[in-house]
Amino acid sequence: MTELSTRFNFREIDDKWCVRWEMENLFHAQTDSGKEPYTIVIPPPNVTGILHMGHALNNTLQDIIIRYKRMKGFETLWMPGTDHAGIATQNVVEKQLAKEGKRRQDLSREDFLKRLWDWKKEYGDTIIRQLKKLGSSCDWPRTRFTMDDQYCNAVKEVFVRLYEKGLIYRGEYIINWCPRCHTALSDEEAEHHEIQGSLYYIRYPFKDNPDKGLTVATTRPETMLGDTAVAVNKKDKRYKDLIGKTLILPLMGREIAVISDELVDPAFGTGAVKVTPAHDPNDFEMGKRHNLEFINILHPDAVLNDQAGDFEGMDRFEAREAVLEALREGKFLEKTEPHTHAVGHCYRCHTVVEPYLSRQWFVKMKPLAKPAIEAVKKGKIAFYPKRWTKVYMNWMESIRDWCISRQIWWGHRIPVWYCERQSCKPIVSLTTPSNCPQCGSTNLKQDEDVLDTWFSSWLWPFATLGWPDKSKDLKYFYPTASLFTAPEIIFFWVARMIMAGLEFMGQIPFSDVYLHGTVRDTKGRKMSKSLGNAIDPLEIIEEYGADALRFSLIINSGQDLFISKEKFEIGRNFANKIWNASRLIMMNASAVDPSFDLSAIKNIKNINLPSQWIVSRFFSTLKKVSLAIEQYRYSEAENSIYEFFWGDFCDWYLEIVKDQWDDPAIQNIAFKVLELSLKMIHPFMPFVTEEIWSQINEGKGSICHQPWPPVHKNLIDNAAEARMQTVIELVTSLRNLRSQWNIKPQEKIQCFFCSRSKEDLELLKSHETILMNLAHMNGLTIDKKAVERKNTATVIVRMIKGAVPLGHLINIKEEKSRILGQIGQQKKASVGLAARLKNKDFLKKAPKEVVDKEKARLESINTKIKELKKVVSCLS
RNA sequence: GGGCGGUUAGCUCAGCUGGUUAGAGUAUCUGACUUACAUUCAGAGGGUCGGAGGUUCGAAUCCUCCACCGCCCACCA
Repeated sequence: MTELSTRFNFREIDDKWCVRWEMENLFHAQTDSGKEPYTIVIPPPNVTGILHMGHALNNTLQDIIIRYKRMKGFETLWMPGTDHAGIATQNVVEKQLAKEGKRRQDLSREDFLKRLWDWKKEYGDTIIRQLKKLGSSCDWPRTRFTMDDQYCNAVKEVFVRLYEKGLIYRGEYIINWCPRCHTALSDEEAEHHEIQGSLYYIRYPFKDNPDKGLTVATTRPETMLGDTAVAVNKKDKRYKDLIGKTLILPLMGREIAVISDELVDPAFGTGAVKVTPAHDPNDFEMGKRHNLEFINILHPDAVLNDQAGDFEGMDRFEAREAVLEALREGKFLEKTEPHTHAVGHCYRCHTVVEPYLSRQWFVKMKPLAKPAIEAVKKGKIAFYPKRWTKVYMNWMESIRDWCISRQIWWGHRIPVWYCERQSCKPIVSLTTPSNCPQCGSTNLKQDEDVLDTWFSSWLWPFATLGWPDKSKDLKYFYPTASLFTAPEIIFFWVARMIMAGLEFMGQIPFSDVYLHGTVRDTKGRKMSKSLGNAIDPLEIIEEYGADALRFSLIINSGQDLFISKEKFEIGRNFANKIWNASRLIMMNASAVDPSFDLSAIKNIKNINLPSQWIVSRFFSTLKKVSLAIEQYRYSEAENSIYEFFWGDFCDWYLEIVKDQWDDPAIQNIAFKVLELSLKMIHPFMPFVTEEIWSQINEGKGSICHQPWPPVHKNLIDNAAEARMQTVIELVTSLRNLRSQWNIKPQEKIQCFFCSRSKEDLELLKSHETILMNLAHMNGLTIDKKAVERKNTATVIVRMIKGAVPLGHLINIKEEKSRILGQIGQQKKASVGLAARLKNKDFLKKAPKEVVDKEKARLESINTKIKELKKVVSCLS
C-alpha cells in the first residue's frame, strides 16, 4: 500500500476521478440493460455565463439522487445540456459589441449570430466543465443544447402542430415591451416592482366650456398625448350626465369624448380615467369596445414619435417631465400626489417595460392548461414541498395567452413565411416553402422574429430524447422521474413542461418536482455578481474541494441557504475525517478477509459490545439515510451520516478498538463498516469515497456502480445500543469529572463502581479496559454494594455509581456544592414529575404507556437523588 | 389588495402524527502535540422556542389574533 497523506488531497483527487469517470463513460445510460429506468433532465443552465452557487446546489441535489438510484440498480440517465437563453445571451453579446463601439445593427444578422455561436461555444463548454468538476454524473455524450439541429426540428414541429390545431395565432395586442432589449416579453418576463411614483391630476377642458373640465388621474402623464377618450362609470352620479360630452385634450388640442365603461372604479382617483388604447391594456380593451382610435406615440426605443406633437424625439421619461411642465404652464395640472404602485421591469435588463401595441404571435393556453391542472389534481405530479402545488394551481387556473414572438436574432426563427401579396395567408411550415400555395408567388419572406426561449425549453424532457422521432431513448427514458429547480421558474418552465408533455407526448414529463431554495449571503441578500456578494463555486472547489462544497451546501440548511465562506469548512473537515479514518483502518488491515460479511458477526464468539453496537448503528443510519433520500430530505440524510461516521464510528468505535487491531474480527468489522459507509456517503461525497474505495477494493470497479447496501434489520440491535449507551455515558461522566477537577490527562484516576443490577455489574466487568482507556484510569473496582468512602468525587449513570477517590486533588467543599447542584437539578425534575403523577386527570386521560414511563422516570430520579445525598453525607 | 413561508442558543439549522430536564454543528471559554486526523481530541457555558390568548391531563409542536422579516401574485388608471 502506498503511503497516504495525512490530509485529504482533494485538488489532485477530484481531477483524477473527473477524468477517469468520463474516460470510462461510467454514466452512460443504455436502453437495453433490462433495468428499470430512472431519468432526470438537468435544468439547462443559460449559456450567458458561468455557473453560480445556485447551480452548484441544484446540481448537487440531482447528483445525489441519481448516484443513489444508480447504486440502487436503476438504469439512470441524467441528461445534461444548456439553454440558448435568447434575450439574456443576446444582451451579453451586445454588451461585448458595445465595448468595440458597435451595435448589433452594424453587423449583418448572420455575422451577429456567428458571434453568438462563438459565445455559446465558449460558455457552454465552460459550464459543462464546471458541472463535471462538481462531480455531476451526467451522461455527457448525450449533452444537448436548445438550438441543436434536432432540437430546432422539435421546436418547429411544435409550432406547426399548435398552429394547425388553432392554438397559435397572430394578432395586434398590448404586450410588455422592453425598450432596451427592443422586444416583446411575455407577462411572466415582466417583473413587477413597487415604485414610489406620483399620481398626477390633469384637467381636460370641455369643448363648450373651456374654463371647466373633467379631471383625470394618471401615473404616466406622457401617455396623455395618445389619449382618445376619457372614461367614467355610468353608475357614478357625478359624471353620469357628462357621458357623450366632448373634451379638448390639452397640449394636443384633439377632441375626445367622454365614454362610459364598467372597468372604471369610481373610488379611485377622480373616478374619471384617461383612455390611451395604444399604451395600456385596460384602455386597449376599452378602445376595442368603443371603437376608439389607437394612437401609438412611441418608437420601439421609447422615444416619442411624430404622433407626440412638440414632444417628438424625447425619451419617455424626459417627455414625462416636459409634458408636466407644459400642463403646469397651461394650468391643466391640478395636483400631484405621492403614489406607490407596481411597475413592470424587464427580467433580463431591468428596464421599465412599456405596455405597447404591436403584432405578435400567441399561444392559446387555456386548452393546454386543463389537462395539466388535472394531472396535478390527481396526484400524478407532486410538488416538494407540497405548498408549491397551490402556487402552480393558482397560476394555471387564471392562465393567460402566451406571447411567444421576440424581436431579437438569437433563437428559433419563427417558421412562418409571408407572401408578397398581403392578402395571402401566412405559410406555416416545417421546411422553407418555395412558393405561395395560394398565389404561387416565389417571393416569400420568413418572419423576422424568433421564439421565446421558453418555447423551446418547455420541450426539454422529450426533445432531448429525440422527439418528434419515436426514438428508443424516448420510449425507454420518458417520462422522467424527478425535476429539481427553483420556485421562481414554476411558471416559466415547470408548468409549461407539464403542458407540453401532456400535449405532445400524452404523458406527464415527470412525477416529482422538488423546489429548492435560493442561495443568499449571510445578510439574506440574493447572491449576484452586481452586488459583489457572490461566492464562486469554483473558488470553493479550489479551496475546499468539490465534496466539501456539495456536503456543506446542504447540511444544516433551511429553505433558503445563507452562505458564507466559512460554511464550507464543515464539509472539508468531514472529508478529511473520512480520509483519516480510512487511513487508520487501512494501516491495520493485515488480516482482513475481503469476503467477510457483517451478518457473520452473529457467529463470532465473544463478539464485543462496541462491534455489535457499531454494526447496529450503521444499519439504523443506513435505513434513515435511504428513507431521507427518497423523501428529498437531504439535510437530514447528511446529518445522520455525519453523526454516525464522526460521532459513533470515529469518536467511539475506532477509539475503543485502537488497541485491539490484532483481533482479525475487529479488523474485519472496522473494514466492513468503513466500506459500507463509503457506499452510503458516496452520493453525497463522490470523490473522497471513490478514492478510498479504489484503494481498498482494487479491481472491483468504480464505487459508482456498487450496489446500495441492503438494510440488515436483524443486525439492528436496540439492546446492544442501549448497553453501549451506558458505557458511553459512564466515560463521558468520568471525563466530565476530570475536567471539573482539572485533572491532567497523564494523571490516572481510580474508580469504585457499584450497582444493584446484575447486568450492570456484568457490563462493567466486560468493559473494564474500555473504561480505563477512555477515562484514563489505572484502577477499577466493581462491587455489588457500595463501600462508602470519604472524600471521593462521584458519577452516577442510571443504577451505576462510581466513586473516584480524589482526596488530594479536590476541594471537598466544592465537590459538595457540585453534587448539591446536581441534586437540585434532579429535584426540579422530580417535583414536576411528581405533580404530574398526582394529577388525577393525567392518570385518567393520558395513555397508560405515558403514565408508566413517567412513573419509571420518577423512580429513577428519586433513586439518583438518594444516591447523591449519600455522597454528600460522605463529604465532610 | 390577495396568497405563501419564516421567527427555537451569538450564527446556521433539527425538533415529522402534541408526551423526559428543547437538540446538533459552528462561534465563545477551558484543557490537551493521546503516533488516523490540530481540517484533531476532551470538557463547559449559552435558549421563559417572536408576543398575547385559547384547546388539552400535557403545547416549541394544534387553533385564533398581533408583530416583525422574506417571497410570490394582482389591469385601481
